[in-house]
Formats: sequence, C-alpha cells, structure tokens
Amino acid sequence: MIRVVVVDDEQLVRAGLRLILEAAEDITVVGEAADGAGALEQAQRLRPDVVLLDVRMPGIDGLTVAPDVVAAGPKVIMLTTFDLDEYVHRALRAGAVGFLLKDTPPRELAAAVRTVAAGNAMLAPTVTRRLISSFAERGPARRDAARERLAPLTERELAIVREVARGHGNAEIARRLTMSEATVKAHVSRALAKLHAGNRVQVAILVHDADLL
Amino acid sequence: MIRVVVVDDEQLVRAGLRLILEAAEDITVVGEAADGAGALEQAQRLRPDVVLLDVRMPGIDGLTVAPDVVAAGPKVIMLTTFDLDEYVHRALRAGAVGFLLKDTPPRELAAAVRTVAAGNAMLAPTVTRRLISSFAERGPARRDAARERLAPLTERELAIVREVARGHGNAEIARRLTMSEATVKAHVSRALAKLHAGNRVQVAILVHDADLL
DNA sequence: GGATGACCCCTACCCGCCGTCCGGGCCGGC
DNA sequence: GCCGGCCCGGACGGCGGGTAGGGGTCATCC
Repeated sequence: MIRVVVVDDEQLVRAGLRLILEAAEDITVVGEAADGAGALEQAQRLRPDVVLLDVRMPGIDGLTVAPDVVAAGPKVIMLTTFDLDEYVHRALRAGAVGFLLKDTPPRELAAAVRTVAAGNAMLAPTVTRRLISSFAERGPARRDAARERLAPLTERELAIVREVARGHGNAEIARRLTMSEATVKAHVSRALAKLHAGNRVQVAILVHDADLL
Repeated sequence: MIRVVVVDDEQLVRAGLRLILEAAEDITVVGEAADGAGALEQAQRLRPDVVLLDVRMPGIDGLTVAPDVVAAGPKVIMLTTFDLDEYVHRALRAGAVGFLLKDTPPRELAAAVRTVAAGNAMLAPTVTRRLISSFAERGPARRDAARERLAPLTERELAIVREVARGHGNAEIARRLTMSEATVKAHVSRALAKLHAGNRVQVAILVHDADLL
C-alpha cells in the first residue's frame, strides 16, 4: 500500500485528489496539509511514501519547502497549474521526482504516484519536452567536439592546458609542475598552434567545455 | 487520425505493435519497416505523424538513422529493451522526443503516440529519472552561483566581460564596442577587482559557467 | 538653486606577463 | 647513424592589467 500526503491550500483540490487516489486499491491518503509548514510536519510525522505538493500556497510555498520535505524521506511530486521554467528548475533542483499539471487525468495521476513510489520519475509531457531540448542543446554535443579538438595535444601539453583552464598564470603553472616558466610558455604556444587558438582564454574555454577540471 | 510507421527487425514485434496501436480509434499504422534504410524510405514517402523506431537492428540501426528520420518530418519515439545511457544520449541528441522500453503497457504506448503527436515528449520513467538527476547535478547549480558573482558588474562591464569570455583580445573588443583599448582595459580591470579574480581567464570561465554567450 | 558626493564611462601612461622564435638535450624507430 | 617527436630553456616584442585622472549624470542635502 502506497501512503500519500496531499498538500494544497484549497480544500476542494485536496478533496478531489483524495477521491482520485483512494479510488486505487494500492494507494491510501494518510494526511493532508494546506501550506508548506504543514507539509513538512506531516512528512516528518507520518513518513509517507509520496507527497503531492502544490507549488503556489499562502505562507511557505511548495517550492520553498520542497528541499526539506525531500530530506525528510518521501518522494515529492510537484503539482501546479502553470509549468513555468522557473518552477520546474527549482523543483528538480530541490529533489522532486515528479512535476505534474493540475489538468492531469486521474488515471495518470495514480500511475505517477506508483511510478515515483517505485523509485522512478514522472513529468508532464510539456515539461519532459523542454527538459529534453535543454539536454540536447547543452548536453555532450560540445563536450565531444571539444575533446576532439584537444586530441592532438601531448600529455604534457594537456596537463599544462588544464592548469591554464583553472586560471593560473605561467609562473604559477611552472611552480606547480616544477619546470621553468619559459618551458610553460613554449608548451602553451604549441598548444595554441595545434588548437588554432589565438588566446589562452580560448583554450581555457575549450578545456572547460571538455569537462576536464 | 494519427498516422504511424512501425520499425523493428522482428516481424512478431511489428505485428504486436500494430495490434496495440490499431486498437485505438485515433491511431492507424500506415507502414512498417525492418531496418534503418526502410524506416527512412517510409518516413519520406508516407510522411507519417509518428515513427516508432527500434534501437538495435541489422544493417542501419535505429540510432544511426534517427537524425535523418527526424529531418524528414515525423516525431520519433525510440523503442528498446535496455535503457542504456549511451542509447538515451544519442537518441535525444538525434532529436527523438520519445524513449520507451519494450515492456511499456499497451495503454501507455498509445498514450505516448498521442503525446508526441501533440508536440510533447514522453520518456520511460527510469529514463526520466536519470535525465532529472543529470539535470539537477550539472544544471543550474554552478550557473546560479556564477550569476551571483557576476551580479555587481555594471552593464557595460558585463558586455565587455562577455567579449572576454569569447576569447577576444582587448584591441578586438575595443573595435567591436567602438571604444578605446585603454577603456577596455580599465573595464576589465574593475571587473577583475569586483570578481576577486586575478586573471581574465578566470572571468572567462565564470561567464562561461553563467551561460552568457 | 547650487554644492556635494556617488556612480559610471572614458582615456593616457607604466610595468609585468603572455606569446613567439630560436636553440639544445633526450628517446625511439624506418 | 640520422631523423622526428617530445620535453626543456632563453631572449625579444606585444598584449594584459594596474594606477591616476577627467567628464557626465543623478540623487541627496543644505
């Protein structure tokens, strides 16, 4: 039996959610709350499996209390009317594993509760879509391209270039790698040539894109 | 009516998918293919709304042909038995808007087809879960911290610092922003002071982390 | 209203660091 | 041997960064 706590400032919404979820034999609503403070209290006292958490509420809102609720143990599904990017970002960073709109059909809501209770995640389709596009853009596309460009570098050159990417000066690099500053400069110079870069800044960006801290 | 093309090397799987999808009144299967080449041909000739594309196939596999299929117009849902990270990454980068496991219940499969046809996205819960965690980790954590540090900068300083992050030299920045090189240096200098940075490389990294291209 | 200060933008000069060019020692191989 | 790659080092010109200062706007205060 999956134990759920429902949090929303409108009693009507809470009642509706309770009706929907109780209709499933494997789900039971063990508590309700009307604001963030109540949500946290219930989460800590009742130790539910899942908390349905409204985003906008008077007092402490859902996004603000979400990290604490997550820390208390249960899986958190955020509920909202509008899927603003701002909301989604904060929710996912807070550790929520679900983000649903309030127009979600009852059947899918119950399915979402089961999904997150099983340790997986469930997002509204529109949210999923934008998460994917943000992933495809900033994902490993540039990273692999950067590593490709860094490939012709010697091991030593790579080590130096890495230090460059940390913002260290040539003198400091020389100290760290125990060599003459002139040597560092030579390595940097040849790295610049190989990478077709004009600045050390450009190679720093490149190394950064390649994820080589 | 949503027009679908089913692609899998095993005829039994194709037949099963067809049965499942045809059971929905708003979905019709207009074509089948057994490999990547066939998938592309069908996508270009039949112009379906959605293509269900198996990952592993003899000849041209699904992941390889996915970019071309996407370019032909239809929404692409990848189908696979194993949700390896490698698969998911390539699929999403290729432009797929769906990624489902073959153990997906029939009802959800039809729902997924409708979802992507409506312009949204649908992922298997396990995939969603890992996508979220990767987003939460490498996502806006550093980004917001970087923007925090960049906050005290003047508008003008920010513009210059942005150019710095692109690897441009002071002279080039001066040309681009139509001002004296000495001016650029002064701005950079005060930016360095405000950011507690010793190098222009460090501010370049900072701007890069803040996602300000 | 005028003085004052704070803030931002611009500019000019000086010095240290960065980058280039050159050369030397060291190892492995067709 | 000899060549080619890699790692080192020195000397020079140019770019980067620090400092000082002038002009402009706006808000505050007398």
